[in-house]
Amino acid sequence: MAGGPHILPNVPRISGGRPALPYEPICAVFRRYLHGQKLKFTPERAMILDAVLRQSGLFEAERLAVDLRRLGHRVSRATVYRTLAHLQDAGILKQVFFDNKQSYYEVIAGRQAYDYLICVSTGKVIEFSSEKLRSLRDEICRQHSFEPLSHQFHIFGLSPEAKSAANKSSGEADRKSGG
Amino acid sequence: MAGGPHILPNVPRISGGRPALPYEPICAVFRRYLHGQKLKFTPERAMILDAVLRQSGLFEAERLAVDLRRLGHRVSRATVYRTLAHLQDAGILKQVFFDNKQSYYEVIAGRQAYDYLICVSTGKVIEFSSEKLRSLRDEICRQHSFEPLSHQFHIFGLSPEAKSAANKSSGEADRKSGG
DNA sequence: CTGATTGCAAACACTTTGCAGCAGA
DNA sequence: TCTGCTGCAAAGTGTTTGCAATCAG
Repeated sequence: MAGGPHILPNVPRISGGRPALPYEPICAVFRRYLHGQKLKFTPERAMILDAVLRQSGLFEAERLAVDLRRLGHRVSRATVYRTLAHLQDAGILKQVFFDNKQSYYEVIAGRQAYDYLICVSTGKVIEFSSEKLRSLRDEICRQHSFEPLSHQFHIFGLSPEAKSAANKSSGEADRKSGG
Repeated sequence: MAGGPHILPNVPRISGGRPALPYEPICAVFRRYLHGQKLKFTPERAMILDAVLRQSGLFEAERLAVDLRRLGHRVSRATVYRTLAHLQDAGILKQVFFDNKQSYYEVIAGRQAYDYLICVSTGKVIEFSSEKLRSLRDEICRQHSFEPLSHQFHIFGLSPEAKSAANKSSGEADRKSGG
């Protein structure tokens, strides 16, 4: 994907993988996906999925590695990354990009993906979900004969707390954080 | 988000830097910014800004380095990155994230930033601009008492060309992958 | 049994940084 | 002159990959 036209990797379907059953356990979804791809359900994959499902909100690959180790599981980083990719293909995870340091992940199986307000001052991330946004997305796509598979909407700015903090210390370190 | 708040870098103001004059040349904007920050306007910075302004649409740092070399200018990669950061601070550029490989940049000085439709099949990027989207963004921010500075909206999916290509070769590809 | 999977470590690619000499203002 | 700037090369970091041993189905 580097170099020429960069083809994007595993982008999940807009509402997660087809939900065969209304409340099918996510683990079953994953096993079904693996089976369909002639891939194997290994203990490592089970552990990683488990750790993934324990996360609340966005998380990074490194966080998973740490959590797994804390649970006494030894899984290599390579396997974490490889499994993360499968989980995306299976429609269970969505990869989120909002800085050039690393990727973030979000569980989307069986629900709408979130969008985010990101405070550039504190780094705080606020989730939100907007039906209007999804309609607008579809409208825009229709205008371009484009078939949407997923989207990312990130709003960067100042959270309420950051604003009041900024007021108190009255413009001194404003640019500092930017570099 | 986990692991220490990651403070986001130079995020431009929502409509670019304050436009002192209606059609002030971008170079002048940059010089004014540099002067204000007690920074210097060097030949390297001038060349980089020039190369930046020649770009159409999104571009990567590497592309700039190549273009500069092709124009017979010798500018180190380090200086390119350092200048790119200043151009963001000056409200001339916006950094765009849509993969975990590298950053992309877009000129926003004096105009609305674009949003993008990204074809996951061909890698093609289609720009669009939506006033409705900006209104919705502001509405969402109001609901959260959040002050927006900039946003990124990326829609991943299939471009019209990719869809027709998929249709043509659909039969064989489907059978190939084993259903 | 056989092909997929794992861990490891090396490889990778983009980006950042320390430093010594250079040069705007 | 006095800072800030540049190029270079090395360092940094998240992620990917080659390979031999191992394991799921």
